Amino acid sequence: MSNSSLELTISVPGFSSFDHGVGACAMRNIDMNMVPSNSLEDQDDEEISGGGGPPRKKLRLTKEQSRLLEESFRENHTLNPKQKEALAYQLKLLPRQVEVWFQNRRARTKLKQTEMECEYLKRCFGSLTEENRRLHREVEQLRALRVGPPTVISPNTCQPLPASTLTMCPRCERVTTTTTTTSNASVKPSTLTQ
DNA sequence: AAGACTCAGGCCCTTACTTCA
DNA sequence: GCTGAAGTAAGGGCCTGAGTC
Repeated sequence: MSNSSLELTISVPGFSSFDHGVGACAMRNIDMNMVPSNSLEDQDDEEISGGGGPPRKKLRLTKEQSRLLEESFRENHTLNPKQKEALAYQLKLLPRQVEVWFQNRRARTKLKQTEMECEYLKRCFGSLTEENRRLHREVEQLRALRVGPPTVISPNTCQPLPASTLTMCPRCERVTTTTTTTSNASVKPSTLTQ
């Protein structure tokens, strides 16, 4: 970014548009859709600036303009009014056009970032699904290895509990006791045997 | 000090146009 | 040459923070 143009600009609060003829805007006579003559490609810009504009004609930025805008965007994703004015002057564009370009550029950046995050989450989902499948298989294999119902020793009587009082916790898939008559019978991992 | 109002700037959604396959 | 998709400049609405009264 050249700061020499900064010295030429006057920031006038409240005059964000071009048609006031004050400050830096007075130095330029820029048409809305004027494309500098050094454009490298598509130059069918007759009647672009025609005043009786029925449908709006779309401006295409030149490669050089795009390059400078990108360069500026790399330094700052937002511009203050002075920077905007200076850049607009340098590019022979309106401050509004620079502003719009930055707005759209920020939106594109955000969109790209969102797409990347989406891809990342998809990959995460895929690997987690695979891990989940693997763990389920492992659980099935471990279940298949069981020879009989687990024997649980009551902490009170030190006698084996009847198998009918045992249930499988659906959440953690651990064996618990149902509270029937022996209400204070709890299962400690150490007392659970296969 | 608090609330109403205004204004500028940003974001989002959309439209209109261009380019390209 | 026609067409649909993708890219993008620009319009308009809404929100928010700062300044003023």
